[in-house]
Order: sequence, then C-alpha cells, then structure tokens
Amino acid sequence: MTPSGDTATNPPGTDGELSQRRRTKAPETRAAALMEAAQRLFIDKGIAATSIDDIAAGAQVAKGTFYLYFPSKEALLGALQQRFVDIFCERLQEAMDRQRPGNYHARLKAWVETGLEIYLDNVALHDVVFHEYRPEDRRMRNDNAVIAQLAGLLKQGDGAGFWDVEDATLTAVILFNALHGVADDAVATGQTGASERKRRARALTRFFEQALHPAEDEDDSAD
Amino acid sequence: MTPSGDTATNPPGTDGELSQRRRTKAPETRAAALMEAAQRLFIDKGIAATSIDDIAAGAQVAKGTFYLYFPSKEALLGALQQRFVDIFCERLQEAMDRQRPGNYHARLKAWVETGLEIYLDNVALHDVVFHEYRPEDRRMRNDNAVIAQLAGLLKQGDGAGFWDVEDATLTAVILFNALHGVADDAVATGQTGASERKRRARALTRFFEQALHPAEDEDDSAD
Amino acid sequence: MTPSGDTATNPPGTDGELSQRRRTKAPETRAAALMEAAQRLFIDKGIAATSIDDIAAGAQVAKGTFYLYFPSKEALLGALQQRFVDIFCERLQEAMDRQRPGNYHARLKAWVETGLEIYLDNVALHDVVFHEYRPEDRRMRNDNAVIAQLAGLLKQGDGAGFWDVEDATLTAVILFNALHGVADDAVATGQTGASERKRRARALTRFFEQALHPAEDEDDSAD
Amino acid sequence: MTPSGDTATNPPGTDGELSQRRRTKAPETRAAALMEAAQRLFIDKGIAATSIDDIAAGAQVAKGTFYLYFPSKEALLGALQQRFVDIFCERLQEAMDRQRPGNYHARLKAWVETGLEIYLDNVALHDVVFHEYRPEDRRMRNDNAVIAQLAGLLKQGDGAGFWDVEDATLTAVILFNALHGVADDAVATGQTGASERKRRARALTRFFEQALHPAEDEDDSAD
DNA sequence: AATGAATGAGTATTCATTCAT
DNA sequence: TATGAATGAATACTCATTCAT
Repeated sequence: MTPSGDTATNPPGTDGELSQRRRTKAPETRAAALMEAAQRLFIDKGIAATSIDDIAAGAQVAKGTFYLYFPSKEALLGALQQRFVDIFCERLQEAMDRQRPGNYHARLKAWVETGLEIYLDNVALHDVVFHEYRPEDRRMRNDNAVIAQLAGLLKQGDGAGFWDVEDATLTAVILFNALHGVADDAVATGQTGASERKRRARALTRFFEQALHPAEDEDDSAD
Repeated sequence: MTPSGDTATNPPGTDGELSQRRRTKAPETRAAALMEAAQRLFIDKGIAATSIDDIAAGAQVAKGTFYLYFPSKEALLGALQQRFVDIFCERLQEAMDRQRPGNYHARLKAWVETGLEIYLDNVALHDVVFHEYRPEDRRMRNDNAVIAQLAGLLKQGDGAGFWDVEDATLTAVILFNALHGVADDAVATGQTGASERKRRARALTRFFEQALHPAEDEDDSAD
Repeated sequence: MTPSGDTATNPPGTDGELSQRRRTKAPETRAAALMEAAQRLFIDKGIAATSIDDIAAGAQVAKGTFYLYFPSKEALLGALQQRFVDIFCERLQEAMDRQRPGNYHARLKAWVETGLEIYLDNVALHDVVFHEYRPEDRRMRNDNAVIAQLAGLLKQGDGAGFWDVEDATLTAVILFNALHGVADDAVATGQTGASERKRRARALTRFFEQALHPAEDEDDSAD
Repeated sequence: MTPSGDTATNPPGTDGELSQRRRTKAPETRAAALMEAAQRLFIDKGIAATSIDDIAAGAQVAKGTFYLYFPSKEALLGALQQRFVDIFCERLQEAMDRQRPGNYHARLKAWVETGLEIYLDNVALHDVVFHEYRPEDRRMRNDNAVIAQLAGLLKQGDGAGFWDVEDATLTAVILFNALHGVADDAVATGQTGASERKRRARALTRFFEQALHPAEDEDDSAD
C-alpha cells in the first residue's frame, strides 16, 4: 500500500545515510509517508485529535512540508478515501475474477464474502475515512465505484438470463447497503469471528439470490 | 416531528401571563424549547457552527440555563436523536397498523413506503442528527428500535408461514439498510419526487418480498 | 488615565481580597486594564511582537476575557488611538485656555509649545499608536480633532483681524504637519532637550506668525 | 520612476538570444526585474500580502534567486525607498533648474508645484514604500536628500538677501512636512483634481513666501 | 431556578529563509 | 549563478463549561 522508490532520485546507497536531514525526496515517497502516518494516527486517535504537527512528526518531516504535498488536512483525508475505495474495488474485482466468468452465483458469493471480509478487517479505517468529519461526502459519492462495479455484475447476470434485474444500479445500491449494514451490525454486536462472518455472508448471499431469481430453485450447498 | 403540548405542562392561565418575564418554567417547557431551537439551528447552520450561546438565545434563556437542562451539547444531540427515532417508529407503527394484522404483504409495503417517505421528508434533520459529529453512534445504536420493530413484523409473518425468515434481526438489518441506502441514493441523485419515491418503494418491496418467500408468487398490483 | 471604580459593583472592602480569582468586575475597569497593559507592551515590544496572550496576562485576565471587551487586537489599537488624540486635544485646549482669549499670539505660541512638548514626551506611544500596523489610518483621520481645534483658533484670529487666514483648515493642516515634522526631526537628530525644544518652538512660532500676518511687525522677545 | 536601460548592461546581441532560457544575467537586470515586480505587487496587494514567491515569480526567477540579489524582503523595500527618493529629488531639481538661477520665487514655486504633483501622482507607491511595514524609517531618514536639496535652495535665497532664513534645515523640514501634509489631506479628502492641486500649491507658496520674507511684498499673479 | 462574566485549552496555516544540488 | 524542496517559528480567536451571585 505504500509506494517506495526514491531510488531514481538519489544515487543508491547514498540515501540511507545522508538523507536523514534535509534532503529532497521523491514526491511520492513523501506523500505516501504522510498518508501512512495520517492513516495510522487517524485510526489511533481520531481525525480531530490528530494535528498536522502529529502527522508531520509521524512522517518525520517538518510541518511546512506537509503543505507541500497536501493543501489541507481535508485534502489528505480525501486522498485516503480515494485510496480506500480503490483498494476495495480492486480486491472485490480480484475475488470475482477468481471465479469462472459465467458463474454468477459464485461471483456474487465472492463479492459478498470478500466485501464483508475487507470491511470487517478495516472497520476502523473505514470509519475514520468515511464517517468522521465530512458528512457531505457520506452519500456514497466515493462508493460509486463499488456500486458501479456491482451493477456491472448484475447486468451481466441479467443479460445471461441468470438473474432477473430490473434496475441494476438501484439493486446494487440495495445490495451494497445491505452488506454495509450487516457488517456494521456485526461490529456493533461484536460478532466478527470467522464463523459469524460466514453465517452473515451466507445469509446475505441467500437473501440476494432469492431476490434476484425468484423463479429458479436456489441451493447453497458446497461452499 | 414537532413536539406539541407545551401548554399542557403548566396550569392553564399561569404560563401565559407570568412566564413572559424571567420566571421559572416547567422543566419540560424549557427543555423542549431548547431542543426546538437547537434542532432548527443545527439544520440551518450545522452542529459545529451552532454554539450553546445560539441555542440559549434561540430558546430565550441565558447560556447557563442550558446546562440546567442538558449536561452538554452532545447530550442534547442525543435527545434529538432519540426523539427522531421515537417519532420514526411511531409513524411506521401507525402506518403498519392501518393494514389488517394478517396482511403481511401490505404491512411490509406500508413499512417501506412510510419509511422512505419519512426519511426523504426529513433528510436534513436525519443527517444532522445522525451523521454529523458523532460517528460512533452511527452503528445503529439508536436505530435499534426501528430494527426491532421490523424484526417483530418479520417474525410474525414467518410464524404465520407467510414468509420464510431464518434470522429475523439480521433480515431486519438488511431491509433497514437497504431502505436507508435507497433513500440516500434518491437524495444523492436528486430523485426525490413523488413518482420516484413510488418507483423506489416498489423496487424495494418487490425485492424484499421475493427474498422473503421465494416459493410463492408475488404480485404488486393495485398500488 | 486609568479609570478605576468598580466600587459600585461590589461591596466595598470585599473586592480587595476576594476578587483575585474569577470575579465579575466593572467593564470599564477591565477594558482600561487591558488598554494599559497593551499600551505598555506595545511600546516595549512593538505591536506585532505583542500577542493577545501577553496583553491578557498583563491585565491579569484570561485570554478569552480580552475578546469580551475588544473584538480584535486592531480594535484595541483603535481605542488607544482615540484616547491618544482625545488627551492630546484636551491638553492643547487647556494650554490655550491658560492665555487670554484675545491674545492670539500667545494662544498660538501655547499651541506650538504644548504640542511639541506632548509629542516629544510621547513619541514612543505616538509612533506605536499611529505608525505601526495600520497605514490606512495614517491620513490623519484621527488627527482631525486636532486640526479642527487649530482651525478654530485660526478662524477666530482671522475674524478678529489679527491674522490673515484664507483657508483655515488648509492652514491648520500646514501648521500641524510642520509641527509634526519638526518634532520628528528633533527625535531623529536626538535634539530633544529642553533648550532644543524651545528653539524649535520659537522657530515654528516665528515662522507661523510671519506667514499669518505679513503686514504686521512681529516680535518674539521675552519668552 | 521606472528604471530604464536594462539592455545597456549587456553586450548587444548576447542578451537577446541566450538569456531567454535559464542563463546568468547581469545582476542589474535581475535586481531591477525583482524591484519592478515587487513594486507592482506591493502596490497591488500590499507588502504583507506579497510573498517572496510572488516577487520571484513576477520576475520569472526561482525563489532562491531572490536572495542572491537582496538579503531580505526588507532590504528590497529599502532599495525601493531609495529609488523613490532619488527620482523625487531628480525631478524636483529638474523643475527648479527650469527657472532662472536667481529667481528664487519661481524656484520655490516650482519646488512646491512639482512636489505636490509627484506626490499626488504616486501616492500609492509612496504609501507602500514609506508608510507600511517599517515605522522606524518614517523619521525621514530617506527623505533627507529632499530636505537637503530644499535647504540648499533656501540658503542660496538667504545668501542673496531674497529671503530671511535663520535655520535652513529646520525651515526645510517645515516646508517639506507642510507640503506632505497638504498632499495627504488632498488625498484624504479626495481633492486631487488639477484645479485643487493648483489651489493647494498656491496656498503653500503664498504661506511659505510670507513666512520667508515678511518685509517684502509678495505677489502671486500670473500663474 | 436563572444568570452571564470569566475561563483557557486547542491548531491549522503561512512564508521568509536556507542550502544541497 | 540558479534552483526549489525543506524548514519551523509564530498566533489570533472560539466556545463549551463553570460558578459566584
């Protein structure tokens, strides 16, 4: 998650020793270090309680340097959001692609399981990045990529006659929020163990499948 | 959504004349006035931008008086949340009770339609009260009443053999979040008109019904 | 210069001992204490180098209290300016009034001498209050009272046929600025001793008198 | 007021082609470019609001380059001041030299008229360069040249028996400040039109002349 | 019960200046 | 000479909360 590689900028070997104090580094390195430090601190202490000072110190740069890479605390939070969503999408896509293209059942199951997994593995990060501080963005603006991705799957399944989906986007919204809510509930009730995750994933998948192809028989054997 | 009945608190005739100028009032009156003022200001200017001074001024009391009724700004927000949920539940219940007890289809439909309706009619209030400022509470702690209410309906329908519901609470969580998400999406995309609401309510109801009793035929005629 | 007298607010005798910590004081007392502290610090360290913290500490109040009495640092500076001008005018008036009403020569001489005196006795304060920080006000806006006062004298002398003054205000502007410049020059060259002041006062008076009634003989003997 | 002659600094042909793209330039060229940029920005945005970055960008050099030519922002301001005074003196001298050497009346009149003219034509620049930011310099340190120049004229007139001037420098101080004040007042009251300038110049000249040779008749006909 | 003067903790941001390259 | 990434000091202002009256 952390890009490194200021190797191109400085002669190899030099950096490790000399760059400690006042040395130009590759912009990506700095920005990434700042983001890492911020993310860690945000999770640990909360956004409001984390000062720019803290972040700069965490990334071992001067305070002013922060503003060389991010115009504001809010902007950095935005970058963190973007990164979260990107990774979320990526991993969902990978999980789905591990299944046969035509196997919509398996793909949806993979989506549910992986989504739940990632979410529960990163609740702290997710909460920090999405629910604190910027209520306006809450309306899924940044989750659109995930919605769009899921809508794509639903459309394909509908086109293939596997599901009966009238409004793919609206259905994706429903599925996404259901998943989100079930995960939240797991966290709220403390039921985040492996077996509980499985139970919730199964319940979601079953619920979705039934809603999506009422005419067909559904079976959930052979996990 | 607006608390009524301040007058009922005090003996008639007393309040109108004497309380005008610096006089002890019934606690409920003061508390309600403060809540009203706060709610209005929170919606108008946002929570963070609303000071205790503003609230006190809005309720026409001195700043110190605020702390006689609420231990903190946060506590007042909590009271506002509670009130929101209570009213939400109440209205959902009324809507469901307007249908025949055994008519689970109609009751669920009423739940969906009314829920969507209330939510969309009160987004500003909802957002202020739930999504700003206190992310920790987000995990539905205050929505439990709504979830429980819906779970009750689902259990009844399941008991009556009308639906097939394995885990009523989890299912309620799914439904509630789906509704929430669809409403949010409506706001986000600006599709909050009457026909749009209907379309979304129908989609939700259909989706839910199918998921709940896959074996049965479902029909959605006669809206 | 410092109004005291919170006696009306608190029972006499009580204040001296108890009011040390957290006690409501008469607003004038607080404001005056703040102004005194600020004036002293401004002169000592300069305006920019004086923080609100410093001022509050100097007046032995909390930082927030400062803002109870002045909306900003700049506003306090304005109050200081006003006070300076008021006192300046007052003392000039007193000095002039010490001479016979009809004795215009003596009155102008008194104006020059006193003006030079006050100015040189308060250069530090004058500089702080007028020349640092707020260039916009430089254009004499606040000195208008002094100008007006002098113009009054000139008009009277003109009316009495003692002087020949075409444009009293413009002439007052000339006289005021000449005085100002001569005082500045005294400071700049370090010639601020009593005899030097006298010499400069005499030069100014002579210059002014000659310019004001060219036809008359002038004599400046017997100071 | 605008420095000319950048081209004269470098051998012809060299500059035009090579200096376009990152090339060492004659120091005067760079310094002048920086001063020009600074002056423009100072007038437009104010000194405090103008950063070294802005100045460097305005002169199309890197930030660090600024410090190759000026040790600090303040030093550059000093250079600007010096230039202002130099030009001021130059133009006053030219104006006086346009009159016959022995015509002291005309020479003083020229000094007043031109001084008022230049001042009013460059208030913005004058204000920026003299009244903002560096109160210490206010005491005429930089105006000494103007004072000295005027004192020279006064001495000559006195020597020629045309005027009666006791202390030429002090008198020059008086005249200079009177002029300054009248100009400021013109700006403050918005009376900067041509006819107003004339009126003020006339009032000043008359006032001065009378003060300088009380015995003589003065006439101000034929402007 | 009601008041409101007093408190004081808490921080994002700018920008002149440096210096390794 | 020229660059521009890095530095870090420095500070006004808000507002939730208290408590003497």
